Amino acid sequence: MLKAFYYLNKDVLFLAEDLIGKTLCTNINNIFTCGIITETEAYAGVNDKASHAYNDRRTNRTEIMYSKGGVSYVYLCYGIHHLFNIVTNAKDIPHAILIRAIYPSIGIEEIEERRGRKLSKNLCVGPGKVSQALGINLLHNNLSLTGKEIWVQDDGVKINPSDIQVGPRIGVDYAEEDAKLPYRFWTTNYDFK
DNA sequence: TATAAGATTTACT
DNA sequence: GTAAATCTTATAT
Repeated sequence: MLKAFYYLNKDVLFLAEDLIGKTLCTNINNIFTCGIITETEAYAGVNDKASHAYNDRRTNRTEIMYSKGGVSYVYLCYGIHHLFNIVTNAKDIPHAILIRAIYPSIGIEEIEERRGRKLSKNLCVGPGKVSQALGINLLHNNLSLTGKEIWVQDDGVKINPSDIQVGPRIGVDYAEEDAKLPYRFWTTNYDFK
């Protein structure tokens, strides 16, 4: 389990990259599942047109992003998919990191059950799939990541820096010039274990 | 109160 | 490659 100050790091890009290779765990309804994070995107606050909090748009939904770092931000996209974010930075600075992909490590049978299909390379690639695989829904919005239902831990998985790729974010074409920012991090190194 | 659009996934052609 | 599924949120009447 990572310490709370980890999430208070002020460099959301550093955290997004550093989270690659960490393990995201959930214990929901007494079902324990984990996956190694393989893809993230950073959303860098009020000056980031792709962020929900762009231009200091403080609403009921985005209020969670203004919390002190270390809590979850879960919201519904396209009416179907739950997207799971990690809120970072200090109170009133709405930075967050979207978890876009994991590699299942613990509870694979439960993950297959939730996903309704068998393990494959793409089973948990895509933010909606990640949430479904780990059982995350709107009930898990605004939860502490140092609590007992959702957390991130460091299992000592080493990722070679040359295996981490950087590029533009996905699905944010509306963000104009900010859509091109290299705020997405992912690894193609699936040789965990 | 009503409307439009969205940090997507899936199945089908 | 295209389209359908599906509902909350933000913004405008």
